[in-house]
Amino acid sequence: MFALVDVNSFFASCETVFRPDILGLPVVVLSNNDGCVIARSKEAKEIGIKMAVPYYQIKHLIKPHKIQVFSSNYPLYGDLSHRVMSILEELAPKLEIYSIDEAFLDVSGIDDLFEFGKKTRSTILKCTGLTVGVGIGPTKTLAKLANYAAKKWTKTQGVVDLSTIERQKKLMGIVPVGEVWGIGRQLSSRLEAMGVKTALDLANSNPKQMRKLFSVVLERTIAELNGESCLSLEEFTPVKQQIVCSRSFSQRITKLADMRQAISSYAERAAKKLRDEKQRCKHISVFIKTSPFNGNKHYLNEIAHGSMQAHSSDSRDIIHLSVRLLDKIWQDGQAYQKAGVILGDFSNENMVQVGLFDEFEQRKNSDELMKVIDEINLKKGRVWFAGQGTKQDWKMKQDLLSPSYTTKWKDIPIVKVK
DNA sequence: TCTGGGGTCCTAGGACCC
DNA sequence: TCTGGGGTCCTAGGACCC
Repeated sequence: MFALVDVNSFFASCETVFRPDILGLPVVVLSNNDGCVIARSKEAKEIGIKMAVPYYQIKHLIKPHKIQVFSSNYPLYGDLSHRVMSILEELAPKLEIYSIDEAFLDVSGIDDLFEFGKKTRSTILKCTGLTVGVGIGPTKTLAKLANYAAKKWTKTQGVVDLSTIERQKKLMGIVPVGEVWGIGRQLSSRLEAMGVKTALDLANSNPKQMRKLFSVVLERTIAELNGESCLSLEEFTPVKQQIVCSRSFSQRITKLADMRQAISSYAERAAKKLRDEKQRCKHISVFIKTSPFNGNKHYLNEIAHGSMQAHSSDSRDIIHLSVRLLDKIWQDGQAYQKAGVILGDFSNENMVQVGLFDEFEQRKNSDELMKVIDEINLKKGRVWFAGQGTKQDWKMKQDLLSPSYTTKWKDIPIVKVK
């Protein structure tokens, strides 16, 4: 048996935890660069603010509805996420952290699953101030479906247990097919055209035929809806296969010098992530693009590949190659809106396979240097590479950032005693 | 004026092998 | 006139997830 636990309106809830004064008011959290709405409190949803709408399109609603707007604050969300996961681990030792606000738990052998769900909710609420929904079922897909129901209907008290087939069927009969885990926009419109409108319709369809028409993924989803578990709990997170670091700019970039700074910064951040993963990479791509919303065909999206001579996680190698790739695809006269660096083709830092005829100069003391840099940046201050520049005018917008209440000493909330 | 970021998996098709 | 069968690996692109 699986339980899927996820936090209601996670980012928006994190913002209200330390702000009792805004309780009951609509809250929205914006994407990086303060671009789009990516999280909404219950009150914000009720006003009709849709997921992913551009911020400027709802700006006129802010004042009349007293909407509280926040830039995204990932240090805060990451820390609260960690707290939630630690509590879940105490309640059910076997768990898979599926996303920043969700985890699958192995709840096999627990007698009263509904009671377990209620206990999970109350414990997390008490320890973190966050409210979760709990969905329980014999497969991950059914647990997801149960979780959807737990959040949608308040009379469930936030816990739905689908251990019996009767309850599975009853719920599937009223849930639109597009709400099933793994059924996105494209699939649901094609399925609906075929007359498959609810989750139950999908569960009752012919798996072999659906595999032919669509893919093995859909065949698995059908099996999962019928109680046959195809996706197991993955307790140990596998190593990443790629690392992406990309950002939109606060203002368009038109000068190569600025873009070089940006690419150097993204390359450095990607290299740091790579070292955190204890991997080295051989593949690097760089992309730059103009805004896709310009209407006319100005949209440009070039990508370049590089294959380094040897696997590396040295920031100097990765910055150097990234900037060289950038120079190859740079075009004057464009107003660039976004750029990024992608790393791939990893190998573990402790076992690098060298080709028989490879000839390269291994940088001396590379690992030691990177370690020192990372340590300085963690504890004592900040060092960076000259190529990243000192005055980053293009840096993303974050005008409405809340304090990092739980991760910065200077931001710790002060309690006033009257 | 202003529109996010970071991932995974699968498939088809081409190039290649014996 | 008639031209096999069985594989692997790689890449681009599409779909999905949060």
